[in-house]
Order: sequence, then C-alpha cells, then structure tokens
Amino acid sequence: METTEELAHKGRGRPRDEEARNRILGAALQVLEEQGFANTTTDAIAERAGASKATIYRWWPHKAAVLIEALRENVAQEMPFPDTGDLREDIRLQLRNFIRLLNGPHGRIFKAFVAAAQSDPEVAEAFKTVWVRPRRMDAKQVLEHHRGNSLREDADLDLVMDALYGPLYYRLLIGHGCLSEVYTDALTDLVLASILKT
Amino acid sequence: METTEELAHKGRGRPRDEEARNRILGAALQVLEEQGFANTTTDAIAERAGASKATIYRWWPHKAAVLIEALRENVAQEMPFPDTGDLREDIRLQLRNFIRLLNGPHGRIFKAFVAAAQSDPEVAEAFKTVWVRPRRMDAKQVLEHHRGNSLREDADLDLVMDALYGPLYYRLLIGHGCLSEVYTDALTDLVLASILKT
DNA sequence: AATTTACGATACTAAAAAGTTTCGAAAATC
DNA sequence: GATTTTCGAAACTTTTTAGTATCGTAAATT
Repeated sequence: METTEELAHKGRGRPRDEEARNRILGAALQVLEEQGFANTTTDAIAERAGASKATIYRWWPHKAAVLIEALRENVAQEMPFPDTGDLREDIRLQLRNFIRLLNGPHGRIFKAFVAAAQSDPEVAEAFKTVWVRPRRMDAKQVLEHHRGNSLREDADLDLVMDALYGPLYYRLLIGHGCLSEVYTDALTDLVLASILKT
Repeated sequence: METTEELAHKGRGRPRDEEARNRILGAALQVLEEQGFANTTTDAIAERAGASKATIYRWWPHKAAVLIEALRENVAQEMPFPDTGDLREDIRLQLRNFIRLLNGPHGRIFKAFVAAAQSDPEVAEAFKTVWVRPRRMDAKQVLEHHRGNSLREDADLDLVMDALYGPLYYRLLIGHGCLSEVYTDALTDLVLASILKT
C-alpha cells in the first residue's frame, strides 16, 4: 500500500515539498493527541502545519490515510526490543518501555486508533498491520530465544503476548487504575509463573 | 444519577408511555449493534422504535444518555456469576459466559462503548460505573471465597481480574484472533498457575 | 367538560466537518 | 522564457446530524 512515493514524479514542475509533508504528519499526530480521532479535523491539521488543506488532499485520499502514515513514520519506529539474555528481565523491560510510551503524549494516539478502528475497517487493518503485528512478531522472537532454557517448551507465545499486553491496553482504554512499573512488574511475575521452566 | 423516574409526575395529564420507553431503549441497542456508536443517530432510533424524536428528547437530555440507560437496563443485568466451589471451574465458566456475550450480537455494544468512551468522558464514566466496576466487584467476591483454600493468600485479585479480562477486551477491540472456549480455558490455566496454592 | 401532559409526525434550525475548487505565486524542467 | 507542477490561502459546496419547535391527537385528572 504505497501511498506517496510512486506519485512523486521526477519530471517537470515544482517538486513535492518534503518539509511540508513532514509538518503535516507531525501536526496530524499533535492534533490527534490533543483532540482524539473523532475531533481531529483536516482544517486543524492544516493550520497547525502551516499548510493548505489542498496540499493534504493532493497527497492523501482522506483524513485517515494521513493519520495512518503518521503512525507508521513517527510512532511505530519507536520501540527497540530488549534482549538481555534473561527472560524475566526481557519481559520487564518490554513492558516498562511500553507503558512509558502509553503514559507519554503518544498514549492518546493509541486510544484514538483503537477507538477509530471500531467504526473504520481501514483504520483497524492499518493499526494491526503497522503496529500490532510487527510488535508481536518482534516480541515473540525475543522470547523464542529462551524456549527450552528458562522458557517451558510448551509455552504458547500468542497467549503470553495477550496476557502481557491485553491488561495494558485494557487499563489504557477503560481507564481504571494506573500503568505503573509496579503494576507491570507484578504482571510480569504473574505471567512468568506459568511459563518458567520448573 | 436518576434519569427518568423522578420526572414521571403522578399528577394530571397523560402518563408516560412505558412501552414507548422500552421500545426506544431496545431500538437504541439494536441500532448501536448494527451501526456502532458514531453512526447511531437519534433519527434511526426513533424510526426503529416507532417513536418520535421529540419523545426521546422529552426524557433524555442527549443521545448518549439513552444508550447508557439501555446498557444499564438491557445488558448489564445479563451475567450471573458462577460459584461452584471449585476455583478453576468458577473462572472457566466466568470467562466462557463472558465470551458468549461478546461473540453474540451484544459484543458490538461493548466495542461501541469503549470506542465512544475515548472521546466522551460521560460515556467513559458511565461504562465504568454501570458495567466494569460492578462486574469486577462480583467476580472478586466470588474468588475471595477461595482465598486460603485453593487460592493463595497473597493473590492480588485486581491484577487477576486484569489478567483474565484484559486479554478478552484486547482481542475484542483489536480483532486479532478469536474468542473461543479453547482460548479462555488456556487463559484460565495460565492465570491459575500463578495464584493456585501450591 | 375542561385541563394538563404525553404522544407521533414532521418541518425546521444550526453547526460542524469532509472534501473541492479557485487563485496567484513559487520552484522546478526544457 | 515558456511550461509544468506544487504551494498556501480562502471561499465554497455538500452532507450529516443534533437538537428544537409546531401541531393535531390521545390519555389521564379534577
């Protein structure tokens, strides 16, 4: 799903303004953080970016496409995966990194995307493709290194992923209880109890 | 937060039509199931209910209030809690009952509420008050019976609730993977491993 | 019978936001 | 220097929907 690059002719005429593009993507995320998906308007993005609405619709087919591309470029890159060699430590750090993200300004972006996904299949698919699936793959791969050592041979890593990240999304979206390191450490221990080799 | 009853004067004049009220609440849920929160219009509710929009706004201050009352009256009552005496069986049945609800037509109602809660604090608070908190209280109370017997003395039931229900909401909202009994049974065993008395 | 309140139907108002178009200027190619 | 394409600004169209108002009728009290 290339959205942009293949349209940028290298022929005649004024070339695309890459700075404007970056301003638009950055502004989109800012507005999304402040207003949520439903209240993010293209007018607000354009104004914040110091760009024209016409420029936005010149390069993206609709509002959601802008936000999806912004997610891919400016958020989905952020999380390196720890691989310390110690299973418990790997998971602890993974979860701590994630809640640091959720508790920061970007947390609202995730809320916004999940909310929008409920009524827009394109957003739903994009969120899974751009964020959920790659992250799960990476995380599973790191944990896989421990299989047979500290990790039980029969551990179901898909279930483990759900058990680790489900509660975090749950608290983020429902808003009961905070997302602290005390909490993620306790969650880590709960899950570890069932997958540690005895 | 009484919304209705105290307004129904018993004085003069035509009394409130309780059947119309029920039709409106029922229609609200139907439309919500089919269209999601954002696309649920008062016109659609009125038409479906065979009622007038004026009647809706006569008794509810705005659209969200109708949907919240419908949630409270027609959904939040549905889930009895199993109390078999066996901890594993209690949890298994709890989760099975819940996914039966989520996989049925009402599943979309939960998606819709969580989505709407992200941009409407009143909906967020109502969802927690009407659904989340009462259910968590009930569930914790049932599990509490086992403490000291099959359940470890030091088990953190808030964390356990998150570990059990977080993944289910996660799968419901993100839409990766199904919500089957095989899945909830596996999840039950994962959580049990950390809270069973050894 | 007179009064009061609710009802359904329907027209209406008002606001918001998506997406389009127009325009004059800027930045590239040939 | 002519052409092409983009740019920002701003007016504009269109659609959608929340919420209100009007009206004639139905169901209750006094």
